[in-house]
Amino acid sequence: MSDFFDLEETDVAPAAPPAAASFPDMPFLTDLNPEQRRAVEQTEGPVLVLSGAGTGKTRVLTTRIAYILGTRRATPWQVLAVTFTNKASREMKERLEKMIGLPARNTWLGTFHSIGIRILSRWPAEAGLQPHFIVLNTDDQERLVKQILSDNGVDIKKYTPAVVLDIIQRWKDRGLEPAAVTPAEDTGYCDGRVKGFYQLYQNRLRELNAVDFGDLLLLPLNLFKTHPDILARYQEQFRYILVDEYQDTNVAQYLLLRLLSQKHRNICCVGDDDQSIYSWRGAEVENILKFQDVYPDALVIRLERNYRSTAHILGAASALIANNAGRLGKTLKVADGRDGSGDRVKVQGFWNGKQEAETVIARVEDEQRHGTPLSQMAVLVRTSSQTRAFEEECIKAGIPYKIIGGFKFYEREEIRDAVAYLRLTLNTDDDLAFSRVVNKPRRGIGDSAMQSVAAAAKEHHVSLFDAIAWAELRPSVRKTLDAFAGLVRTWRDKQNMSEPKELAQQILEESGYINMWRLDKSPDAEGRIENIKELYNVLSEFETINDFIEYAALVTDADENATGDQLVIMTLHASKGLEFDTVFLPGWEEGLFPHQKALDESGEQGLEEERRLAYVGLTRARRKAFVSFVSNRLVYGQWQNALPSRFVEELPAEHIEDCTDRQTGYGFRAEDVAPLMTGWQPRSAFPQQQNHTRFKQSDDYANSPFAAAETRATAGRLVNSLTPRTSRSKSRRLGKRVYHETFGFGTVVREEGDRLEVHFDDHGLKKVLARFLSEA
DNA sequence: GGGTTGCCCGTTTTT
DNA sequence: CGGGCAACCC
Repeated sequence: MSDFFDLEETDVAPAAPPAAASFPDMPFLTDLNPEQRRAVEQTEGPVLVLSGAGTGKTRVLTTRIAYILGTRRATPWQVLAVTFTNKASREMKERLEKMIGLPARNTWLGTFHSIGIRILSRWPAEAGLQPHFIVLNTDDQERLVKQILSDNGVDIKKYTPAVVLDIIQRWKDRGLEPAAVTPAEDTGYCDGRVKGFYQLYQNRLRELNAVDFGDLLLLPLNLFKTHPDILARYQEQFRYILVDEYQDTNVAQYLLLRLLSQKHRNICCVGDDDQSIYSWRGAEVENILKFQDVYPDALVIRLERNYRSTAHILGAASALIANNAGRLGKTLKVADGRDGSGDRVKVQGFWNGKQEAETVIARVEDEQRHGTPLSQMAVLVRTSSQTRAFEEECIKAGIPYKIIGGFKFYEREEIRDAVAYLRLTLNTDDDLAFSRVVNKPRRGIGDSAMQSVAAAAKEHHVSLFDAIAWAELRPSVRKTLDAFAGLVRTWRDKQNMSEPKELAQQILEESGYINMWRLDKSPDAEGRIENIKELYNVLSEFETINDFIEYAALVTDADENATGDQLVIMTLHASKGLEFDTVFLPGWEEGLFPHQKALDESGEQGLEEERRLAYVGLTRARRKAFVSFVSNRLVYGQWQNALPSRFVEELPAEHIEDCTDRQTGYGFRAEDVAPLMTGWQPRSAFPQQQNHTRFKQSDDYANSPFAAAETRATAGRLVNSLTPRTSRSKSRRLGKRVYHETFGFGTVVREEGDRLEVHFDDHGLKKVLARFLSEA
């Protein structure tokens, strides 16, 4: 499952692999097109492969590794291949093993972060860590920052831990230690105190012997800076370096790669500037754009033959992305020998999100009837909150589905708790884990008890766990804590004797944790127990708990594979690198996609990144793509009306088919609008773009989704001006006839906020909440 | 110490 | 609409 996590001793080069079939007998080379082949065979020197969507970049990367190994240019141990997701590296490893017919065991193939762990685990002391440091998850990080802010008298309502943490992360992404942050860069938030908090945060991490995601890159960088000898051995070791998704590397990753590749200079980066969608996480498209500046002798290869999508899908996607400025410029072509242009991209507007979801799922069923497996279809959304509507429709229709992203398995409360128990068992000095579980289930350990334990810990310079012995405690609390500590010790002593799964079961039983949920009568308790059982299953695939903990710190749901025939529902971000026969792209509305926040915070650049996201979405589709938007969407429990995304308009007419049902589907229905329409003159709701001939002034226009949009937009404004925005408005409900589930019909006689006083016909005067009433 | 209530908040994307 | 949190009560 994660064999690149078994951190083997790396000092000794393993023996060379048994002779593979020697080139040119390697059959896989002949499957490549000339550009791909060039990218594989140019093993020496820096190579930049600009690889459009669906042009076979994974194939190039894996073949290149196989070629390097097969021609005995290097042993597996001397090849470093980095990817962004565990899934990508797993896939690459599998494909590689298929090609070379050998386990790719000794290659350094993994995510940047797993490579970081591997290096730090090898040199903990030199990197300023102790062995068996822990990797914090987002939750832990936020907790720490919050504590630091509170300790320093910051109003965390005004300056949120999440934002502070985000600023710190961005600095880390750029390879900046606290000392390297200039005051000028620390003006944006919290009166220039964030740099100080960053330092405190780092101190705290070291105290806890913990690292965060950013440290997995930052600490190796520092290690190499302070220990040139260590750097030198890695530089020597890595004869060939390959990088996937290069457009998404941040500065720290760039610096690492540059350092590591200095000796042999055989670095091959594969990426697509049009698919750069992680700038908010510190990714620098600049890295790809300036590759040739850093390596003037670089060979640049463009892969433009698309083997994935139909001509219409490619045409639509290409036209869309052409609206972005500052691209390196690639033109995707349908690869030779592929027939027909396929279906046009279907575009459809709906009245609301429910209709949209219903129709999408109906289309899913239809496709399924025509032989497309569910697993070959995907619903790709902009924000995870959009998944719910589709989930509900799937349940109604009885369609098996899998939601990726959103609530992550390892971020669920019960999983984090369970993992904390395991962490504590493994390492009783893990204060974070200790605090998390010491009173879960409730053992009567409250704030005051924890305070005295913390004080004792500080005084005696020991962990919270060890401080129990020193702390001054009330007898009952002392008894409880001693018993708890005793339990943890028994688990700790067993850790090497039992299987991870068995030990976990024992821990969660004996601690009373599972029982806590068994006794919990809330509706989701059962699901939580199921999740814990699922955790047992995952555990059974690991040899040691430690392996699992390291794995759990880095995985995300996006790494999971869909099992069986399930419809996949996920965010556009999570879909990068995947492909499906049929792709549904709902929610193409201004404000949602492009997302308002992206526009507000990053302006034109934000818009372009959103557009790249749209491009990524479209290019996931092999045969069919279905774009939709609605005029009314429920956001934060409130109905808001919306305009079609500008991206809809950027899809050229010749590649789309408008499926909007204007009788019932999109915009305001005629009978709703008619009374409001007096004197209304159509005006374009969209700035016309020069290079778009579509729908403009032609007869098509009246039937286009945009004509409907204009109607709706204008009518929407009118309606809004006439209808109170929320049900909060006074006077409107007084005297209204209402219906209540329990009390039947009645009349509103008084209102205070959401609480209404209603005189019910059969039950007299009652106070009820507005939401339990409907208009009679 | 623990449970409940009520308020206020925000709400993109994730290794 | 839901989560998080502070204030309040048992």
